[in-house]
Amino acid sequence: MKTGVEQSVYAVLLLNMLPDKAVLHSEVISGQIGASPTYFQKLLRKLVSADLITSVPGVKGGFRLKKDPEDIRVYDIYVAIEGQQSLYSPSGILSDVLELEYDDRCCVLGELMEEAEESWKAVLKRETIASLAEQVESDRFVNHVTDLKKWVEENMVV
Amino acid sequence: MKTGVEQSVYAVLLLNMLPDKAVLHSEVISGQIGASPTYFQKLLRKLVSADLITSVPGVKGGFRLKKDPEDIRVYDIYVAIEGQQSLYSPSGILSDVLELEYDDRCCVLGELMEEAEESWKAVLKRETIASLAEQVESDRFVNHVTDLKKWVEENMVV
DNA sequence: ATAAATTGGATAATCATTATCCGGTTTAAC
DNA sequence: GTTAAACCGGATAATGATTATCCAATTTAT
Ligand code: SF4
Ligand code: SF4
Repeated sequence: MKTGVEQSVYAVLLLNMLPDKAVLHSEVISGQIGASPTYFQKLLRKLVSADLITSVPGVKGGFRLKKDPEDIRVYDIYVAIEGQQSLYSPSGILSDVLELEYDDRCCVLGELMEEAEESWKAVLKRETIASLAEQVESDRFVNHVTDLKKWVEENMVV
Repeated sequence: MKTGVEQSVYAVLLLNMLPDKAVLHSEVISGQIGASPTYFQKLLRKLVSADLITSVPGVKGGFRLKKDPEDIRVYDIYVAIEGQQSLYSPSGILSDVLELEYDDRCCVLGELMEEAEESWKAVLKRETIASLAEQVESDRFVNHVTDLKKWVEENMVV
């Protein structure tokens, strides 16, 4: 799992704490998350392209959630950042000497890997930003979250 | 998914076709699989360290299965090659400003990722070399497999 | 007009994986 | 015994993907 996805999820969780119409600008977020500001912009850009968040250019600009938190699955963020290329790229092995036709490239292993990957994705599809946020609030982290919300209010714009 | 694991699985599948006491030497296998010979040796070495296969040094040496194919899970091969480090490395984000204690690093996302990974591993644990081999034989690939077995008999040693 | 923010492209740094090389050890065969 | 053919293991280079930086262009509140 690449750190870019992780940071993106946290970013979206932060944006989810924003009141309506407010935005956070990228350097504030990356500062809090501890990511490289310039690279983090690229991540945000991908989230924008995937229609998960909105960007407001210009002074007092920044980023805001575009969809409802119930409609943003962790999987959506994963795809936005990494693309939908599968973890496993079937290489059609053993075809050298044996001269297989193209649809003979089963390969049994490929099917297994695909199934494993689907199973992995299923977990990421199940959880949404809303459900994650709920967990964070309900858990033993109430203090933490109120601190976070205070921080958000201090740093948001508009 | 790294190609090293894939190649290793195919290697083990090939070794599984060997009659008792026979071995294949590494260059023959890597040749058939289409892997770089020198790197492939490293892969085989890891499989040896994990006690999945045995190596016979010296002239007429080579590699042979050590365990029964029923006792080699695809997951075992994965761990042998890549180690048991998880795909996701929890980075304890957002702790900067908020000064969390160490066990406050939940993090909700980490739990989710761990669950996803477990689900992924479960599929790999379910399948063994024996069950894979069975699939290959039963499928529409009978011709292919008989060719493979012929090739194995021609290239094995002892 | 100006300052502050995002956008997008080009490019460099970093890191894990893959690949190569070489001297050392073991074993079969002559 | 000597030799040839294989594995062993450590050092090291090449590759490729991810991460990071820089800069000119565009947008917008003041
Ligand atoms: S998985 Fe299918 S195509 Fe690949 S080697 Fe086995 S039988 Fe052949
Ligand atoms: S996941 Fe837990 S530790 Fe991480 S930011 Fe959320 S509440 Fe804090």
